[in-house]
Amino acid sequence: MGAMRRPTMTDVAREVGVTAKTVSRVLNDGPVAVETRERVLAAVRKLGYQPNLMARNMRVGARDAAIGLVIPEMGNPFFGTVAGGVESAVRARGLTLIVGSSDEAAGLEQSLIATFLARRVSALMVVPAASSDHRHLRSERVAGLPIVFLDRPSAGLRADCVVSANREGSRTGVAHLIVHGHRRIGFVGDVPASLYTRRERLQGYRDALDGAGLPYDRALVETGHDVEAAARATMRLLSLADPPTALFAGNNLASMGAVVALSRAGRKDVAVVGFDDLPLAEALDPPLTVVAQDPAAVGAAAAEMVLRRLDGDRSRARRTTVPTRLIARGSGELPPR
Amino acid sequence: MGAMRRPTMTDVAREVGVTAKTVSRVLNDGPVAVETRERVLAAVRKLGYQPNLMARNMRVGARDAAIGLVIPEMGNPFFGTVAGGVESAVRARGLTLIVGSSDEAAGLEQSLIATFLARRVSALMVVPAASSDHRHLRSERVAGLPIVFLDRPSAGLRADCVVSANREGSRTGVAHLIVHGHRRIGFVGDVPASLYTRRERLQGYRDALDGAGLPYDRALVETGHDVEAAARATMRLLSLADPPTALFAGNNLASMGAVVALSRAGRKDVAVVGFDDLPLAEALDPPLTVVAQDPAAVGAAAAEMVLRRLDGDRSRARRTTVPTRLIARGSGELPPR
DNA sequence: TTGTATGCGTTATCAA
DNA sequence: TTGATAACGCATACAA
Repeated sequence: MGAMRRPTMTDVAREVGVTAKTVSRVLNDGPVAVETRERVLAAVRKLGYQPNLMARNMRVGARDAAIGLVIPEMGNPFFGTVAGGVESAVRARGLTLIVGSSDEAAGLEQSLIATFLARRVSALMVVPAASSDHRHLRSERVAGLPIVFLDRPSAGLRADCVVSANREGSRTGVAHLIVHGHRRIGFVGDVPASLYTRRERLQGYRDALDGAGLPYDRALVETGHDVEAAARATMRLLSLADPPTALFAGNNLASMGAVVALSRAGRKDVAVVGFDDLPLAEALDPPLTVVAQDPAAVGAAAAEMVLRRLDGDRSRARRTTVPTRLIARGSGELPPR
Repeated sequence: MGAMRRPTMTDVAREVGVTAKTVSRVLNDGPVAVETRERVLAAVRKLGYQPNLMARNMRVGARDAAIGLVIPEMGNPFFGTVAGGVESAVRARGLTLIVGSSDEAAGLEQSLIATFLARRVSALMVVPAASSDHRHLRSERVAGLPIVFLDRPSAGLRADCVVSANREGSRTGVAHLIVHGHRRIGFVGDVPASLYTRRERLQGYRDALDGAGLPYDRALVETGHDVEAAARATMRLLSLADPPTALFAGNNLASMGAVVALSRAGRKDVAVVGFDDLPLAEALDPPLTVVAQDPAAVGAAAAEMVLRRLDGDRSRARRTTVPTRLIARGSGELPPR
């Protein structure tokens, strides 16, 4: 039972009384007599023959018709949506998507990449883990393998990359709070501080302060790497002697932490702007004002970059920036109390 | 520039002055003289040789060391987390994960499955689209290909499947509302009504009513396929002549819709229990009581099923049910007004 | 311990 | 239009 051999091209050929190559021609629209073609197709149906893509890939290009994608976390809707954007763009070209999640660990990321390379994927797309380094990919790059980094640029490798307008978006969000009268604005960011997105967004925060002639107060910058930690960070800010009247949250987890902390403390008087939109933002009290990213667009842009490279574009590495959008819903428009 | 040929086993062999087979033995821990092994490994490093998994897979098992997974939507954190659970379980066995999203469309699902089969994946894991049919997979099943369905069982094919305790969880959630005094409880479900999860959860709702001797009122059952539609469905329920004092939401989108609608209407007096947990549930006002699923466990259980099948388990198809858990946070404990 | 011959399923080349 | 032969990169079987 089970494990009966699948029909191969040769089986089909024998059934019809031709050569495997003829069957191959039929399946690849080569020059074949009409009558032969029909007999072959009939045999294909009869035997339930399905071409073996593995063998085909190996023979034809020595490249797998697949794209390898590494993301830090599949359950995070931001990265999930990014992956979705990649997948639909890539599938339109007959490529399939192989994914792995690095858990934000450089080691896991490396081993995933190694597996993908061993499979001879046609291209590599990576959301780099916080502390990863990509020098080891240099030889692949010079060998012509398309490599695109998403959300965060690569360390140690000049390669294409698609990121959100982190600094600009952050600046806009903080400026929005300033326009509404706030002078002391707390920043709740993720860790490590070395993370690209964190750095850029903090820089945008400082840009906005500078633009308004406000001082940068190191005491107003706090950190948390998950929702609970961000909630604690928020509480620390609120219990300062001279507490902020508004908060800027540096990513979706930080936003959640801030919102949770304020809700627990029963504080509805603290203005909040979060970076990255949340599904229930509208249902919060007050509704959450955010700087929305467009993760699907990030994925799609990166996929298009890859496709261009696969089409032979050998121009130098490019950085694409996907714009963000301020969505005012209420929490960001609260006045300082 | 670029596109220089990758070194193969033969290249390494030539470099050392041995046969490809010897290199193969070194890489697969076969019997090789210590000194030979070292010279081979040196050449591997020198040439930057990386074994070609494609070729290896083809030779060794005629099976790709990959699992094909089809989910309806990558951006949905429920399915993303399911995929994450699958991936980590599967990676531990040296298998990689190939994913595609069907957009809940049977046609796309079929073509994804066809691609995976053509790649000769080692197993197939599918969250079936609402209206899909899997009779066409029968020959694969008898041929011994492990196939496991997740979240929803398959139509037309007896195969392994891992689902949440939909009916039981739903019953528990509704019973919770009843215990808190509610007699008229609205149901906000997803469409189509034929969807397995919707059917089961509605059945659990009816079980709870029956258990309490409450009548089933068709007018209290509404439907919405996304957040906005669910919000409208909620409003329809609230504007009934004899409106419900509590709502049970049949999935995460329905929960969001209900929460958003109540928030817009400024109603904090309607009790709500949602099926599936939400990230910000705690920060809502009142905090949202939910019947939490465990998507990572669903993914992991399905992956383990697949691994058992790959290990030769030929027992008959099994259905695994992953328990749910009621998390009382406030919205489900409101009394009827 | 190592090599030779052969095959996996497909396509390229060249000839018929 | 079709076929014979070789090749892709690797592993198995057997021999040396």
